[in-house]
Amino acid sequence: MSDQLTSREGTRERIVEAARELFFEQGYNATGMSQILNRAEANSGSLYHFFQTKEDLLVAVLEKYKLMLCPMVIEPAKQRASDPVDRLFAILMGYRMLLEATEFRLGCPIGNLALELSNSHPRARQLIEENFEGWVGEVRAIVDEVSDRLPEGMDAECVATLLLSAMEGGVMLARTYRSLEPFDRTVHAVRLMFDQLVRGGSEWSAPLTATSTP
Amino acid sequence: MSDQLTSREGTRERIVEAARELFFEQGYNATGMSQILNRAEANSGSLYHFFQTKEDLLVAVLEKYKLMLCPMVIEPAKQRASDPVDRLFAILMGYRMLLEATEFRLGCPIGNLALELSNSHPRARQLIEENFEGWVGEVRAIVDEVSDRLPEGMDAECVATLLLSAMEGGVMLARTYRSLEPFDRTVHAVRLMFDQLVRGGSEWSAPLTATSTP
DNA sequence: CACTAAGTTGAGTGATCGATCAACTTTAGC
DNA sequence: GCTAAAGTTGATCGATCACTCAACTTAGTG
Repeated sequence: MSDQLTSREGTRERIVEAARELFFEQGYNATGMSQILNRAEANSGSLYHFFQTKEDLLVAVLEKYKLMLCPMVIEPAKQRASDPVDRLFAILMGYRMLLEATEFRLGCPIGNLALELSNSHPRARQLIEENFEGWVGEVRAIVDEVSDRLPEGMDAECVATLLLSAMEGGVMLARTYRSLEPFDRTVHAVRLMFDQLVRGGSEWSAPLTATSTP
Repeated sequence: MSDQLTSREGTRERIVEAARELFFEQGYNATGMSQILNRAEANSGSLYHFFQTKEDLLVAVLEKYKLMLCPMVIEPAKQRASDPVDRLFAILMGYRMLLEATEFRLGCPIGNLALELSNSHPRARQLIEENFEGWVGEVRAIVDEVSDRLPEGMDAECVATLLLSAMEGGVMLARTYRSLEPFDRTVHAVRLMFDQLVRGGSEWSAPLTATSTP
């Protein structure tokens, strides 16, 4: 049988993917190696042939996330909207859709690992930072398209950072409350402030401010 | 020796406090019972006399956090500022001070546990929700004092939720980057938007917007 | 003081943790 | 087709996990 994807690096990828899913669902410390092996349908010897320690596997997972940012987060959102500001909120809506589809179990995998591991795993912390940096970079590039409309004292980096913070906080609250309400309130508040901020932008408008432009 | 605080419920409190500190520093799953016993200077039998399981101990920690909100977070911030809007940002500055004092190791203990345990520990999730609810309630009460200045479509609940989300996200980024910059950028963006929003408030102003009012 | 309940001691439980290893099979290059 | 490297197998390792328990000490009550 020509299972060239199953063997020959196929095992390694199955292990990384299984670990990624389980770290996402349960966290790093709560996930055992045996659990990963079960889901990957591999044996411990295979795993430790590719990864010397559990932390090395975590590093591989975080490297994979860096590659997943654009195809899984940024590009789909860009497909769903054309206006720059709409694209920013389309990115946030991506996380909302995932929360809804998983009954508030899955939000942002990087955020989970950030709080769990930043103190104890320096290599992971560095890679988490790089993941955040990638996210902010992509978002800032979109904000840059309308940066001429930003008020004094506010630059694209600042706006992108706020969007990331608000997203991570909103996801945290949604998962805790098992409800989209706190997430929606957060996004709504940001959007309304955006309205005031980038006044005179395109004709997008926040849901509850019907007629704010003259 | 009259160690009436050491024995007679003193042991229980020492155990809860040790667990609280360690869960804060390392997370729930990464903290072992033996570690808690060492820091509390207690034996396992004493611990399991008061708490049947590790999760029961976690519940006690979360109950304690509910009692700590006002004396440790809200009241000190109110002491440091008198204007309602200033008080809101004084609360955020409290987290900033903790981040700075601990070299970005400690941020919000509830946020840590929220992401780690919301999926797997229903009782903890409920108590974490109650902790967030307490925070939002206190902050909303402050926002209510200036709610007449909020624009259409924005209520105090919405503003309080945004402040919580932004704080949690900002703390997450500061701990990951080991820097106050992302936290400060987040708070700065919120404050600038606040400026636009609650225009005509008191004379507080965001650092980088020197002359925006006519 | 006697009695009981509350609290404490710390060795010990089985289970599971991350990790190891020698034996074995498959693949790639010549 | 032979050889060496790469990959796989699964039993097994010691350490640590959350947790138990019988014996013991202390505190509260009549």
